[in-house]
Amino acid sequence: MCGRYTLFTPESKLESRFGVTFGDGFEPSYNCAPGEALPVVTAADPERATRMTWGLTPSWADESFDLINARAETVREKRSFADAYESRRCLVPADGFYEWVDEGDGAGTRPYRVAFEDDRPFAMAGLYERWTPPKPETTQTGLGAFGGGTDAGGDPGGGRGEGGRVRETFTIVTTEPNDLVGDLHHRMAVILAPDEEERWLRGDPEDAAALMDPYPAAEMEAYPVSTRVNAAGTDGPELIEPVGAG
DNA sequence: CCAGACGTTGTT
DNA sequence: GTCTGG
DNA sequence: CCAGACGTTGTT
DNA sequence: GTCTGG
Repeated sequence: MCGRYTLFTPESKLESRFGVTFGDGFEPSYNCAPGEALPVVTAADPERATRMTWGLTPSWADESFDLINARAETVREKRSFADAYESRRCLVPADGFYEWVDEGDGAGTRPYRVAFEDDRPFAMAGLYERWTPPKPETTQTGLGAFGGGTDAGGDPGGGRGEGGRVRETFTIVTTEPNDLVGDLHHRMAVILAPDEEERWLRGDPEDAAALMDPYPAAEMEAYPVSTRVNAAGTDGPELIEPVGAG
């Protein structure tokens, strides 16, 4: 899990639920996919949700790195995640996620939606990173050709959306499934209870580690949906309508 | 020491 | 088969 | 996660 | 950047 999720709860409800604004081009989606810019809540910006690209790129990596999940069991020791785990944990708002199941009937995989029975939004445990392009190649021999230019080349601008791109990316932490999801898959996103969210965001790393357990299955449901959700580009409320299980 | 990897999922 | 794009 | 591409030369 | 492998 978690390679696709939903976030269609109206903006106003999300704002009261998470205590941040969701401006910045927020659009509800029934098909949030890797590579898309999606809202996350960070301690660094307590006022607003920030849109980041799903697929974490470590600051030292080349741009092609994109890690959409991080295993809870090892996240603290892995080089790709250790930094972010220590100081850049985030909440990934969602109101459901999809799971593809091969039911062994030769029909390939079938998508299921997993959510709370009342479709209320929740937070998945996430980590984020900021990535900046490598400094432009300076001429070797001695000082730079043009007046010994030190750094400060491209764009010093600290804000987002500057000329030289600063990529902000996130990943979703996974753990063992609960009883409901266990019937579909052997991994599940870490879902935080509302009273755990603050500790995930601002608690010390040791305390945060205790939060990465499977969320109880009570009050959750799973049901098959149309394969229309397979294509990442499609969207619309029909994607979460139940279909026959075959 | 330097070079090279650094991740998950799923599938075999 | 494997990587890229969505 | 799934879907879809996966390549070059030369020409417009 | 930092760890692992040789």
